[in-house]
Amino acid sequence: MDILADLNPAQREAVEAIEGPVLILAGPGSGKTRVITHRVAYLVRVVGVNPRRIMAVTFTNKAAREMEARLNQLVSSSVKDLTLGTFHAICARILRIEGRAIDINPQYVIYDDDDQISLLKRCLQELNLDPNQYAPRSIQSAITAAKSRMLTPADYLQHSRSYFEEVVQRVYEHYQKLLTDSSALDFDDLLMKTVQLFRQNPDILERYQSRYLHIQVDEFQDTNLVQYEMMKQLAGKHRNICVVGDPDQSIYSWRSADLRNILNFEKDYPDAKVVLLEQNYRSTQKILEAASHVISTNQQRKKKKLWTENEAGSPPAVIETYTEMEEAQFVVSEIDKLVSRGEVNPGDCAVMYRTNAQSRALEEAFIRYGMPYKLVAGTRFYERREVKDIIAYLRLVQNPYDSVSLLRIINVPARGIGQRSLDELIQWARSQDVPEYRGLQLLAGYKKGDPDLPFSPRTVKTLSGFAVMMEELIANSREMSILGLFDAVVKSSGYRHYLSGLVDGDDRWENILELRGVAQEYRDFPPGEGLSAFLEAVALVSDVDDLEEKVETVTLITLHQAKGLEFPVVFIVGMEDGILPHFRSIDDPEQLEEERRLCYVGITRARKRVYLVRAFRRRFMGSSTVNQPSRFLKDIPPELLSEGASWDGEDRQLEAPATTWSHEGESTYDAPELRPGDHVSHAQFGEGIVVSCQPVKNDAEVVVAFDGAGVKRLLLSFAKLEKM
DNA sequence: CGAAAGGCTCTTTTT
DNA sequence: GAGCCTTTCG
Repeated sequence: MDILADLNPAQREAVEAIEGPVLILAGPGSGKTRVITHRVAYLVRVVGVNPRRIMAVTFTNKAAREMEARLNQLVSSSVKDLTLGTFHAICARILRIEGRAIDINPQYVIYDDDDQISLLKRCLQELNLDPNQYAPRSIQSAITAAKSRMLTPADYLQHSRSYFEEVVQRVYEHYQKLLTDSSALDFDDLLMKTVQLFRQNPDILERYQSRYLHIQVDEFQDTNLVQYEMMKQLAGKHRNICVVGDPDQSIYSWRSADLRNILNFEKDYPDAKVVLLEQNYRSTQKILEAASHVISTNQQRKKKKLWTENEAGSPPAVIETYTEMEEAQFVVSEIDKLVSRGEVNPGDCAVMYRTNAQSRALEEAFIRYGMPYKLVAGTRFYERREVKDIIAYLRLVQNPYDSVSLLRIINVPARGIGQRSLDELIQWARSQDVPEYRGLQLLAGYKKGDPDLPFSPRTVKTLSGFAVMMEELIANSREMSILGLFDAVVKSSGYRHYLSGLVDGDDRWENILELRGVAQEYRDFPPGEGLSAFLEAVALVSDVDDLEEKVETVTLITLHQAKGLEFPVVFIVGMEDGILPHFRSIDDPEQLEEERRLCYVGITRARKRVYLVRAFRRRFMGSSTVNQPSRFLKDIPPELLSEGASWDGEDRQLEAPATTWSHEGESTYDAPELRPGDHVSHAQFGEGIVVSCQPVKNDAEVVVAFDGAGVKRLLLSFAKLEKM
């Protein structure tokens, strides 16, 4: 196979430019993914570079996996030796190996967003600060911003100017101490500490610099300053650094992504070769044109001329509905129409939205009409309570000093350790100047009736009971596979029994089994290693990671998550001022431009058809609001859009009346054949039992408790339920 | 101590 | 409307 075949001249240039710094500016749909994979393949197969000496940084784990899969096809030799992954994953691995040099415990755990917040709350408490006055969230984002600029608490002291910043400084300092005490790193630490490691240990840096002959960074527009710094360090020796990005698709500035990286690149590497990929292979002309009008309204941007040889195609449609329910209905019925016309498959369609909350109305409509869908990250799996609990147990086994995990599960399931016992434990541990977990171990050493018991015999007993359990798990973990350990944790903790007492216990148990399935992938690792690999993987997953490339159902996804994907048909819902652009961004011109880029990203995901949908009125935080059409709609000249902008809910509707579910009685419909207690089966949700069956207008609304999928409300005529 | 109920606040996007 | 925190009662 010729690696350079099927590439246009610009793409070929980008692949062949392997010497020195390269900046590839790639518009949407310009074959960027092809270029970066072919580039690596070219290095290995044509130039003969050892894969061990190549680093390729991707934005998500999923992108890394896809790249690996494609490389396996392009390159016969193993690409296993490549360093391939997100910045965070790569840093996590480096720190696991080299961290000791800067006093990082190799058994360190990674704190996610949630863990950060709970730790920050504890900081506020210990510093006697009112969390109502200093929202943990805003402190967190201040700390994240500081870490992205590589400011330590001491550095931050120089920078703090307002009173709020002084508070942040104090919290930051304490927060960092608690992290260290817990042998924990947060997401930002992974990056910042790696840069520190390299700065303070030139010998280690030298090793890595020498090793990586070629470095490639994707989605460069979404990197922050620490990432840039690290990249610069690593490329310091060979200078074969290739970055790929598109400033118009920069949508992560809130996560400290900094467009200056692209500008700085040309400054730091004046000899950089710049390659522009401007031919779009994805979208129709009309879609591309509409997208270009939206993005060209931005003031702060480098002009770029995208073009395509694709057909003109049908014009993007702007649709107005009355409420968010109708908006969702329109989407479902339009997809149904396109599918029944044989134009598309459901899997070709994606519905995109600005905020996760918007998925709800959509989901309801899809469920009601029995149309299967795939929601990217519902209540994100790894954020579910039961999943986090089990992970906390496992983290504690790996690193008993992880205080966030300890405090999370010491009384889950309830084992008689209330707030008072906890306070006593913490106080006492502090008085003995030992970490909480060490305190527990010491308590377990006391005998019954010992006159020196630090607190009541009952409290000592429950606390040391917990300590004994953990000690056993830790001891076992040295011989057990991760899977054995997983089961031991579930068993010893009594978690299953605990769940069985909860109303939604079965669902939660299912989640635990799913998590066990993830652990299974690490079953063959040696004891310890399996645990640590598993924990690292679950800490760094993202929601899009488990989105299969080929799906057969409609995809529901946020605009941010949609970056890098493409679909024949795209619906962008919530095209309203306040939603897109989001009201939090409207006042700030820079943030407004980012919202516009987000809209641009959404439109350019589409190959054939785009629908821009808005609702006149929508429920928002409980109350109902009236929204103006998104200002971005005005950026598109009307002649580029299709006519018939208003959807009245009549002509294109499915047979079911729009209002079916809000009424009871007034039935002209024969009593349905389903009764509570009947066993039924559904194409998507599997088997279940009918809870109730309510006649509505010309149909019936059935509530079914499914074995796996939980309780759903369905319209009889659409759900295609089969009685068993 | 723990379950349950009531009251509060805040809602963006995520490695 | 939900999640989180506090209060209350058994």
